[in-house]
Order: sequence, then structure tokens, then C-alpha cells
Amino acid sequence: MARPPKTSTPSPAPTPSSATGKGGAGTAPLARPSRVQMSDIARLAGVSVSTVSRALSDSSLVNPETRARVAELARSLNYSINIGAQNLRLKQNRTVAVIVPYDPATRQHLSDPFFLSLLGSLADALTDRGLDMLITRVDAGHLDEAARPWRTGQAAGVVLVGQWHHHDQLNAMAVQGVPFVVWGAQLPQQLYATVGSDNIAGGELATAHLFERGAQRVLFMGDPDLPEIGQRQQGWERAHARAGRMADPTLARKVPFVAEAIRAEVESLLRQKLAFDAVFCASDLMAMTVIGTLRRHGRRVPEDVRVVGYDDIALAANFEPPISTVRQPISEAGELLVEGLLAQLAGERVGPRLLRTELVARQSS
Amino acid sequence: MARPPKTSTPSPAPTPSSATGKGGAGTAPLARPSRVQMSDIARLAGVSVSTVSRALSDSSLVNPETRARVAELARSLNYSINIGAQNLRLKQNRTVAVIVPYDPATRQHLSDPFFLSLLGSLADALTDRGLDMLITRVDAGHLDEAARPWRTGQAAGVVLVGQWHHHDQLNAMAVQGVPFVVWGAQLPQQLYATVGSDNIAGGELATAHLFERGAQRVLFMGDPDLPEIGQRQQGWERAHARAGRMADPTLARKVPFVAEAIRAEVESLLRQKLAFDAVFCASDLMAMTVIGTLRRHGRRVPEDVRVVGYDDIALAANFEPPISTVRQPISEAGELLVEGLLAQLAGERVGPRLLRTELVARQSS
DNA sequence: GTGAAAGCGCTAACAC
DNA sequence: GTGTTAGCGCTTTCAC
Repeated sequence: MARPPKTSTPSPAPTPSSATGKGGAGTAPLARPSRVQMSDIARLAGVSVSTVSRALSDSSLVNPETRARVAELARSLNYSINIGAQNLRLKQNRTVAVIVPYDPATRQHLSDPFFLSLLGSLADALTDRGLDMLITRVDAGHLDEAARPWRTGQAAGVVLVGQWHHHDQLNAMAVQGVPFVVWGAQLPQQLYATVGSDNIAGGELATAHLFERGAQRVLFMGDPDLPEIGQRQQGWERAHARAGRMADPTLARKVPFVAEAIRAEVESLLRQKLAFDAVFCASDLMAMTVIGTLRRHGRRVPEDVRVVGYDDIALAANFEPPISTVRQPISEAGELLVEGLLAQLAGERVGPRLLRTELVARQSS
Repeated sequence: MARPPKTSTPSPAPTPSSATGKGGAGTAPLARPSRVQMSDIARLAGVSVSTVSRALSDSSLVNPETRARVAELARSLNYSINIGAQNLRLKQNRTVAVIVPYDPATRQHLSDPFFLSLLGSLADALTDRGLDMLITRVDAGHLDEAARPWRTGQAAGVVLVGQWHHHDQLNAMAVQGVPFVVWGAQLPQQLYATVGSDNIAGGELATAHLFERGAQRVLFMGDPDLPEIGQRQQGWERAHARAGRMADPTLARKVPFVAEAIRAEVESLLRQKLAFDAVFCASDLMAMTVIGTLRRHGRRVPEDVRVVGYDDIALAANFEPPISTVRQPISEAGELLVEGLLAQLAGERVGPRLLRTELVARQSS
């Protein structure tokens, strides 16, 4: 018969052991200072634990007076129900895991304000529904690890945000019945649910806008290996086709989302004297670096080179010059991701969702 | 005798009910598709649950063959231990709650890249130690709600990031024995642990630097009601004292962290023809807006007005002009916050920790 | 080396 | 209206 070390006396919180010294907790299983629990309230109220449980859940079975007494006691003791135990018993779970893939090569933290906003939007959408948000970073090369919080029962489902290249791993997860939704591009043969903006339309919008403003040779800068970015490039191509122009392939520049690489690319283009009078950047952040670099080399924006970004992060409007960009409806994004996940948990089949993009013309173009 | 609705047959995952329709899960307790559990493995391996438990925890008690068989089975079934149940039994918890206070007035999401980076840094520090991160947004007016994840047993402790004015509520939490650490300023009569950069020194650094570059009238812009910002302003004052100058109080401009307000303030200053030849901004983001506004009104930076920011966010280096700023050592911040929390959980008393700031001189000054 | 059984903090029949 | 009891998925003593 198991008998875990139970101090039967109401043990008055473990005495802190002194000293200001640092750390040292190592990997020991995290203990926790004593917390109030139902049995404490039951004892103090002179009723059984079940009655406390009923009282706290506002069961009509329990005597109003008892209920009041219990409620008051709970409040004054700062008691909150132990969610883990409750979940175990009820087989429910109101936590959603949000997975942020990260590139182990660049060890790049989610540094783009766009993703920050997306997280904020998710936090809003989850909070509004009384759901908790567990954030986990996962090696982008092992996206299947995203299922972990679900398998361990920590979360009811998973939202995966950020770029990636692992279509197949995600399809496998879907087959295994893991409830999850991905922020990203809609791909062929996709067995899982995505939410994302219409990147092709967005790319076309940006490029067409540059043509309208008189641009002749529009550079595309971004890493098309990321599905979303690839689609923006497709939009760029499509705009050319629509305008009856040839999309010069040398104008499509593959660049990762790293400030140094972007600066280097722009400088190399200038050195090569490649002719261009506009740049469509795969993100606003990239546009900022591009504009900065161009100016440092004596090119004026927009007079010499028109620039359009993507995302419409808050900073875009306050940059000098204010950046023209393609807005992705972020707050809608969070809503749809959460909605999609809940629908799956309710047993529905969920298809991909495309968000409308919108061109915001400012002075950089 | 309770008998929760247990489908005794190994029920083959609930059949999805069809249709692409959206949402509808409402507030119903989130169910979860069936997951593998220990008893499944035990049955398949022909051993008892206890043996499986021991095998999976690499107990030396269990026969190597049995252990291998169980391990293989677990792997092939994608089994992961149910952490909730494990925690309940072990009375442990490896989740840390990270609380982001938010201003319900502006309904401002954590929009500053600095906080994003701080979250990233926390995520790194936690991940490195095998801790999970539960993110919760809390009304800045009710910081005592930050204790909730601890009281519910969801987290072993709490890290509170972001600005606030509720010293007293935090002291109360400390008295109640809630394990938590705050990112922020060290205040008098403080009963809780903080980690923060040395804002006074930082403010002094920035201001002294502007003096060195020849500035005569240095504006301070920020909201000193936030303790951290107040201390930066103190640093600004102290730099004046050190230089034997008078800090003209009209040069200290109280401005909230809202782009429109910042722009309006700058424009109002220009209209009033208040004389100033430098601005020390309480954040890089603010510096960007200030520079943009100044330029839009024909002032050159740094020729007419020198500007220094605070934080050294990634964008600062890539702005046009690159922004001089006071760097806060972010990755250290995450480490110290987590370390402080773990130390508390280990029963140690933890004092406030100050991080060294550093001036990064670039072209805006 | 393995299994039976008790219990982590909670909920919900069921009995009174 | 309230208490008793079993059990959510796990770990661990104790017995064999």
C-alpha cells in the first residue's frame, strides 16, 4: 500500500532556509509550497469534501447557507480548484498548446513583430474563450514534436504558428488523430487544417501596385522555400502575367530572413548594377532593412526605388518613409485558428481557411 | 459508487461527424480524442501497469527484456506519459506561468519587440531546464490575479513581465507565499524578487552620452509612472547633476507608449518652439516614432536633434539612421528570472537583481 | 522481477 | 441536503 510522504499535520509552509545565494535548484523535481485544498475547506466548514465540491460548482443540491459559508471560506483562503486533478477526473482540458517552430541553425527566436502580434491575437482569442495557452518552442526540423503536448495530456489541441517545410510530418500527425491547426499556406494533398492569408493574391496586389506607380523592374526578395513566401512570389509572377510582362527570373532574389543577409544581398545587387526600380519584400521587417541599406548607398526611396513590404506590422506606418505593405488581418487570424481547433475537437472536419489581404499604400512606393 | 462513462471496449477513436462548417464548440468542456495510456501498453505487453511504469522510468528493478519490450511498444504507439496524472501523484510540476500584464484601456497587446524578445529569452531559459511555459494575460489593474496559475496547481511558480504600478498587490502575494519573480524595477519596501536592468544607470549613460556629443538641451520622453521609466528619468536628472547642469523640468515630457501620442507630443513641442537639441527616449520604439516625426517636419537627425533610445531591439541597428541606445542584456534577463524562481522554489530567499546596461553608440546621436 | 493496492485532489453516482 | 465511495492515470510501497 502506497503512502506518499504525507505530513498529516496542517504543516505551516516549509520554512525558507535562508541566504541570498543564487540558483541551485538543478533538475530536481520542482516541489511546491503548500496550497489550500478542498479538504481544508471541508474541515473548516464542517462538511464533507463532496459538499464543498458541489458548493463551489454552484450545485442546486446544496443548501444555500452551506454554499455561502463554503464560498466565503474559499474566497478568504484564496482557494482555487486544482485544475490538474479536476481535468483528470473530468477527462477534460482547457489548455491549448501553441507551438513556435524555431530554426536551430540561426537559433532565431521568434523575432518578427508579426509573429508576436499573431501570438497576441491567439492569446486574445484563447482568453476570450477561457482557454489557457501553453507555449512551446520546437525545432523546425522536427515538427512532429508539436504533438507532444497533446500526447502528454497537457493540452486539448495544438496550434502551430510560423514557417516550416515539413508538410509530410504534419500529414502524419493528422492521420494519427492529433487535433491541430497550422498558420501557414494551403498546400496540395493536405490532410490537416490551415489558416493563412491569401499569399498569392497578396503578392499580386503588391506587385500590381508597384506597376501602377510606374515601376518597370520589380525585384522580389524572400525565401520561397517557405511555402507562404513561395506563394507571394507566385503572386509576383502572376502580376507580371496579368500585365502582359515577362517576370525576369533574375529579379527573384532568394534571401533568408536575416538582417545581415538582406543587407548583403542589396549591396551585392547594387555592386552588380542590376537594374531595378522597385522591390517587393516578403516582410515589412525585410523592407525596413532594404530601405535602410538602399539609402545608405545613396538611393532614394521612393524616388529611385519604390518598396512594398508585407504584414503591416505597427512599425510600418511609423517608419521613415511610412511603408506601403500588404496587410494580413491578424486579429481574425487568431480567431480562426482557435475556431478551427475547437471545431476539430467537436468532431468536425475542418478545411483550409484563407484570409483576405489588403494593400495599404503609403509613401515608400 | 461512481462509474464515469467508461467505454470498456478499446473504442476506435470517435468518428468525425462531417461537414466543413465552422466552430460551434461553444463553452462545452473540451473533450479529447482517445489517447494511448499505460494500461494499453500493459495489456499489449502482457504485464502489469506497475511494470510498465517502472520500465518507462528506467527502473533497475525491471527485467531488461521486459523493459525493452515495453519501451518499443511505447515508442511505436507514440505513447507519452500523462503529465497531469504524473504530477498529481508525484506532487510535482514543471510548468512555469509567465504573466503578461495588459492595459485594458488601450487593450494593448504586448506589442513592443523588447517584450517579445524577453519572452523569447524566457522561453529559452525555461526550455533549457525542461520547464514548460504557460502564458497568461492579466489586467494590469489586477496584478494579484497573477497568482492564479499557481493556486490552481497549473504552474509551480510565476514570472511576471512588463510594466505595472501595483507594488502593494505584489507585496501581498509575496506574503501569501506565492513563488514569483518580477521583471521590473527595484522599489523600496519590496517583499518580492525582481530582475531588471539598472535603469538609473542606463538613463544616466544615455544622457551623459548626449552631453558628450555636444547636446545642450536634452529632452526626456516617457511615462515615469511606470517604475522602470521613472528610474530612467532619474538617471537623466542625475546626469545633469553630474555635469553640473540644471535639469529643466519642462524638458521631461510624460508620454505614454502609444505611437499617436508620441507623434502628437513631438509636433506640439515643435509648434511651441520649445528649444531642444537632443531627445532621450524611454524605448527604441519611441525613438523610431520620434525620429520619423522630426524628419517629417524638416528636422535632421542627428544634425539638428540627437536621439538616443533604450532597449537595443534588433531593429534599432537597421533603422535609418541606426539608433544609439542603451542595451539591456535580454538573454541574461531570462536566465536570471528563471534562476530566481527556481531558487525560491528550492526554499531560498531571493533578493533583487540588477543587470548592467551598456551604451551602444550609433548614428542617431 | 513482478503484481496488488493505495492514494495524489477532485467529481458524481448512489444511498440515506 | 449530505456523506460515502469509486475512480480519473499515474507511482510506489509492500508482499511474493
